[in-house]
Amino acid sequence: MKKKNRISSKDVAREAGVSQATVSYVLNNVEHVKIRPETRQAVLDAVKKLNYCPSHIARGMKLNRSMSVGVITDRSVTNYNFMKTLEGIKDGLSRYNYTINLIFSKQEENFDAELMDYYNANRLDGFIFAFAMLEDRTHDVLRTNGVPYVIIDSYASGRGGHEVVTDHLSHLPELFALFKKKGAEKMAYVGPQVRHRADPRPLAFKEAVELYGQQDYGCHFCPFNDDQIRNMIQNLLRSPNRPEGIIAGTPRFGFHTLKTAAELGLKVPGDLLVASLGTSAFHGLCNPGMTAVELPLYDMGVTGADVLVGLMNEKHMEGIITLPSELVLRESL
Amino acid sequence: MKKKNRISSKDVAREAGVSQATVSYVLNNVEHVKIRPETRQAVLDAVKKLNYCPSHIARGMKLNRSMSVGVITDRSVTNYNFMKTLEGIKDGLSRYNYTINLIFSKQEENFDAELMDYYNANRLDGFIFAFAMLEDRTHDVLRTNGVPYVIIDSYASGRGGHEVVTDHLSHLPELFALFKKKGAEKMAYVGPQVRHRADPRPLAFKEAVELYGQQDYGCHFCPFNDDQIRNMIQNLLRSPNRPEGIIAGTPRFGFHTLKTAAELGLKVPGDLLVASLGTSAFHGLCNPGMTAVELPLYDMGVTGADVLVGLMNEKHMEGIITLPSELVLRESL
DNA sequence: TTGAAAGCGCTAACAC
DNA sequence: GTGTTAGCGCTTTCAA
Repeated sequence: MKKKNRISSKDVAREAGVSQATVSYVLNNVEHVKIRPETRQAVLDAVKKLNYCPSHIARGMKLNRSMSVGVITDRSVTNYNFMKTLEGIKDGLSRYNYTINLIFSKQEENFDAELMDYYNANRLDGFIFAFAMLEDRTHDVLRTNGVPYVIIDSYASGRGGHEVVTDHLSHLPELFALFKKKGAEKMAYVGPQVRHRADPRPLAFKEAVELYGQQDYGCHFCPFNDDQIRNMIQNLLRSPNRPEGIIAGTPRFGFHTLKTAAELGLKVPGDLLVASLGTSAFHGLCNPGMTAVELPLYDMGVTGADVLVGLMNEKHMEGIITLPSELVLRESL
Repeated sequence: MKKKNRISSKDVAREAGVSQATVSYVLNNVEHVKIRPETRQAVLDAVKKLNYCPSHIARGMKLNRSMSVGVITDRSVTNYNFMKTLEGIKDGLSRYNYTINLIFSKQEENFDAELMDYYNANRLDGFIFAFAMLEDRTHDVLRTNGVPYVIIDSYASGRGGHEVVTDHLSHLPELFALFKKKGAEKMAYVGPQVRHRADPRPLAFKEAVELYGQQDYGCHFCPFNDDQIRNMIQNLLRSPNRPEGIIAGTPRFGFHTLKTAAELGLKVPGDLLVASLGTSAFHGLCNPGMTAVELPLYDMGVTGADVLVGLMNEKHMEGIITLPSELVLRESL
């Protein structure tokens, strides 16, 4: 199983009886260089005959661009948000012949340094951060080094830079109206603890609930850990003053609500109504199906790719792009 | 935002007052070249001072290896099996300083040709196929061209080549014993239609069920489509002779079983016992929790990477490596 | 122990 | 219209 010698443009040139430059001109359709049709054809024939396949590597080296970008998240790769977005990014990039040079790195100690090393070592052309919580200093490093990058997340970080986000929180009033219509008076929010920056979900919940004139509500937070989530929700549902409607800040909180309710003998949607913020592959599969405000993850990926490509080509790009979410009704509400 | 000129080994050489060759010797720890300690130190200092970061690209070009491999699946990227495995592949490869040059391509028309083009264009060093159904001719193309590759899947294809698989079907007898112990006499299998090759699941089910002396069982297949799955399972559970225990060929079939049972007023695990083959992020989150034979997906990825690296270094590698699955008990059985 | 120089495969400025 | 040539950043043979 020895290494084959791969065909180079020199081979094609020899075969076609032209120079290497001509091969390059033909294959790249260079604007201001006119090639005689028969020469062009000779090159094309040679390419086909030899089954020539230009080396991206060499090309990238010459042009000082690799046509590949890094994608980064601080979650598990198996996180649904990330995977779905990645799919969009991939499709978006491939339209411009860009490639993903995947990284899924947790935020390590010297993350910024590693980021730049990776960027340099692989001659990346840019970065997409999908559901990664960026520190201020990371922004600084990227900007200082003139690295094109785009952030994809649920909501804007407000730190400048280019971001693709969604308007899912604007569906809260609509969601509340639905809860009310279905008879839930006492509402509660359960969701993850705020992490690095102001999480707009609790505030949005408060505003929405007050808009509907309810005073008797609660916002409950806990770390993103199954046991603690279960615990918190059990306490909530066992309390004498338990809510009739629950909005979960993430799908996982929603699933735990469903599961806990069943264990306590509460019927959903009979005794309790539930809706969740965010997208999951399981919303239609769980029992009962989960009503949710779903994020346009795939589109966010595609759009992120578009923006990054624009940036890499030194075009001016809009700072924050907001894509519409959608309230999807299922059995839980 | 103009392109910075990146530091090259030439810059380091100049800074350290040595030649470019010496920089290379030092950084690569070349065996049979002795460098004076002070020279070495000078180089190292210059590297640190300039924050030099060698170009993988240029190195790959010179060595005719890119230190990167392609990873391929025929599923959606958002497939849990694939992503979890990918995580393992990534970690495995990075131990050898290999990089993933991700592709997730559906089996298109001229898949083989594209595969080789991609291989050549990006100077890949090898391929890993994770949950991709390979045609015979793809095997042929890869072998003819001397491309190192490894297949990761649930069960061996039996087509030769190097494969990393798991023994999950060997847990069926154990699973049946459990069903019997919990009181399920009538068993049934529900799962996806066989696709490109012999799916060992139905046969393994039959053998296992017969081992336990039950004659009255059924194997039910349908396309991997939510509506059809629901339909099939509804019919099964409504039949007068309905099974008391169901083994689902994939997690999705398991979730639909749970959901359908609930809708028909059947209690799990009271009226019906359920277990599924395969891994999912929702097994612990669904209601009730799903007992399942879980695949060592991450480890399969790591092992696949190990095998491929061996192959790329022209070592002899074992043909088929089987990793142990694990029966994880939850509430559904 | 170190350096000079060639060359991996490509592109592009310039020459003809 | 097409060819010559230099050079992207690296490794490695050969010479010193």
